[in-house]
Amino acid sequence: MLPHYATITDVARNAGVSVRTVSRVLNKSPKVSDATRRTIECAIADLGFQPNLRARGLAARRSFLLGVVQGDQNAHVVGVLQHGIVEVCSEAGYELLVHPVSVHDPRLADNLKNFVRRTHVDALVVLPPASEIEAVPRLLARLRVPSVGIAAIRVPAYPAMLVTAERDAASMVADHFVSLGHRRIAMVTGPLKFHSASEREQGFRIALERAGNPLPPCYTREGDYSFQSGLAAAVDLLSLPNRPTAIFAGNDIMAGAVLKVARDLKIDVPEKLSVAGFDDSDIASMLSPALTTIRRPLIEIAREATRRAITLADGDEHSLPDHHITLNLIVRQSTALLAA
Amino acid sequence: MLPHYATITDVARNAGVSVRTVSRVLNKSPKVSDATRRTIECAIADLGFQPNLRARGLAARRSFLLGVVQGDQNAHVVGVLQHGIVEVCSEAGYELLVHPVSVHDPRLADNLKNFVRRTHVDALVVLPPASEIEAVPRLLARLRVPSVGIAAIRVPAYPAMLVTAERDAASMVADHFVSLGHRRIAMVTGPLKFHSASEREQGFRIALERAGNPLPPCYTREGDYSFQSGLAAAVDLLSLPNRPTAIFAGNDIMAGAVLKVARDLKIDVPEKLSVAGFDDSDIASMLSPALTTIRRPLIEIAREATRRAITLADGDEHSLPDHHITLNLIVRQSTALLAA
DNA sequence: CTGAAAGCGCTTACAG
DNA sequence: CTGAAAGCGCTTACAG
Repeated sequence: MLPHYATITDVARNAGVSVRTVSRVLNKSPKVSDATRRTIECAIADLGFQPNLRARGLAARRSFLLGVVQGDQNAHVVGVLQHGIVEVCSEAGYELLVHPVSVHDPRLADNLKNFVRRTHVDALVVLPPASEIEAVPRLLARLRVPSVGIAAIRVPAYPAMLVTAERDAASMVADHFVSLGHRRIAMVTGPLKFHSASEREQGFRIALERAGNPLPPCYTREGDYSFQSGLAAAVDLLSLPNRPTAIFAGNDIMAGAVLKVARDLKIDVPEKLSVAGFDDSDIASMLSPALTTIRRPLIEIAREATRRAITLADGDEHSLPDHHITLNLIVRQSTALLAA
Repeated sequence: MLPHYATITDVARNAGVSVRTVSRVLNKSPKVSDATRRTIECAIADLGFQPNLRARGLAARRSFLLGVVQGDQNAHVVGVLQHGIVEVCSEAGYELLVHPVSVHDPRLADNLKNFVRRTHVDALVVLPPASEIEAVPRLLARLRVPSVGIAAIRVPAYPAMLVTAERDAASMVADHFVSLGHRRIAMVTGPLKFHSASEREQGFRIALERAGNPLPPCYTREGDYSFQSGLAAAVDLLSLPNRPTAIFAGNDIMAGAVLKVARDLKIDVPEKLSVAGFDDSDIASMLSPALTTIRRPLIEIAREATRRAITLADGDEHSLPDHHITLNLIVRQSTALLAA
C-alpha cells in the first residue's frame, strides 16, 4: 500500500558500506571515521531516507513513542499542555501518542495496561486528574514503563513528578481578599475527591484562619469544575441574606459562572463583589471584567515533564527528584477594595 | 528495559499450535476451527497477551497508527476534535499520533513528509486551517498515504473530505440580523487568506446584498481570530459616528471581544447592539450575555472524518464521496430586535 | 574503524 | 484447517 521508501539497505549500497555502519551513523556512534560518515550522510540525503521507527523500535526494544494519559479535563488545558509536550518530543525524535481515559472508568487499569503493551511507549506523561489515581503509577511501575506525573501533590510510585504548589497559590488569593478589606469571603470548590480541588480549598481555608477570618461552612459550595455547577453555587451564595463580598472559585470556568450570575443579579463586579479564579486559562482575560486568577504555567509544565520523561526513557536515570512549581497571582479587574 | 511481555510464540506454545494459527486468530481469519480458536483465545487471555503493534506493523506493512495534523488553532477546538478522533480510533484498534504544524512554516511539506516516513501512519486526518493548504493533500497523495481533510471548501487531491457549509451558516446570521430589523450591520472577519474566514465573509456579505442591505467596507474589519484583534476591530467599529447596531464576528473569541468593548463603552447588549459569533465553542454560553452563534458539531465531524480515514487505511476504497455538514444557528441572548 | 549474522515479534505466500 | 520458513527494516553483541 505504501510506496517503497528507501531503507537502510539502500543507503548502505549507495554509500558502499555495510548496513551496520549506516546504523552506527543513525545512532550517532562515535566509532565511524569522518570520511565514512560524510559519505553515508550524503547517501541518506540523496535517497531522502528516514529510518522506519517500527523496525528501529522492534530491534532496539524502544518505540520512540511517548504517551500522554489525559483524563476528563477541560479541552483548553489539555490542548495547551499537549502543545508543550509535542514540542519537546519532536526535538528529541519522539512521537506523541495520546491516550484519553476516564477517571471514573473502573477498567482504567486494564485499559492503560493494554495500551502500554500494544504500543510499547517508551515513557508516559500523566496529566491531572488521572495522575492522582494511585493505581496508575503503581501499574506503570509494574509494567516498567517510566512515567512522569503532573499533580498538586506528591503521588507515591511516580519515578518523577511535577508538583504544582496549588495550596500556596490558593492562600495568596485569600491574602489578596483580606488585604482588600473583605471579611465575608466565600469559596466554590472543585470536586473535593480530587487533590487539585482539596489542595486549593485547604490552602484558602487555612490562610483565612491564619488571618483571623475563618471560612464558614455556609460560605462554601462544592462544584465539579463545570460552568453549570458554578452557576448553581453562585446563585446559592449570592442569594444568602448576608451574601459574601468576595468569592474564590476553584477554576476560571466556575469563576466565569459567578461573574455571570452576579451580572444577572445586578451585583456589580468588582464594586460590590470581588471574584477570583484559578488557571489563567484563555477565558480569564476574555471575561468582563477580566478575571483575577492564579496562573498555572502550562506550557512550561508540559515541557519540563516531557524532558523528564525522555530522560527516563533514555535510561540514564531511574528516577528524578520532584520538580516543584510555584504559581503566581494575576490581579486583573474582577477584584477590588471593599467599598465602605 | 521493558519487562518480558508474552509474545505470539508463547501463546502458540501454550495452546499447542503453530504461530501461524495464532496469527490467523489475531487477524480474524475464518479458516480456523472453532475448537482451535477457543484454545488459542484462552491462551491469549491466560498470558494477558497483546500483539506488539510494531512487529505487526513491520510484517504487515501497516502501522495501526493514525495521524492528526493540526495547525495553529484554538486549543479548545483541537481538544474537542481530538476527543472524537481518539474515540473512533480505539474502537478500530488504531492509536492516535498528533502532529502539530505551523501553517506559516515554509518547511511544512518537508516536515510532514518526514513525519509520514518515520511513523508510517496508515492514514491522516487533517484539521483546518492546515487542511486548506493545497500542497498538503498533494504531498500526501504522492506519498500514497490516505488522508481526510476537514475544511470549509473542497480542496483538490484529498481522497475524502468533510466540508462544513460555513458560507450558508454565515448567511443565516445575516438573515437573522435583518429579520430583527437591523440595517447598520458590521462584520469582523477572520484572516481572509483562510477559506474558513473568506467563506464566512462571503456568505454574510452576499446574504446582506440579497436582502437589499449591502455590507459597506467601512463596516468591515479583518481580524485574525484572536481576542486582541477582536478588541481592536470592535473599538474601531463602535467609535464610528454612525455605529453599527449588529456585529457578526468570524469566531466566538472575537465575538467575546466585541462584547467586552461594548461593556466598556456602556453599550448595552443586546438592547443597543446585537452580537453573533461562530463555532459555539465552550465560551459561547459562558459569556454574558450568552452568545448567539453558529454551531459546528465538532465531535461528529471528528468521528466521521476518522471513520473515513480508517476505511481508506483498510484499503477497501481509494476515495470516498465528500461529506457535507450543515451548521445551525443557535440563538441566545446576545441578539435582539432593534429597539425603535 | 568496519562487517556478516542473528534476532526483535509479527505476517504471508506456499505447501500439505 | 494447519505448519515450517522467509522476510519486514532495523540494532547489537561478536569478530576482525
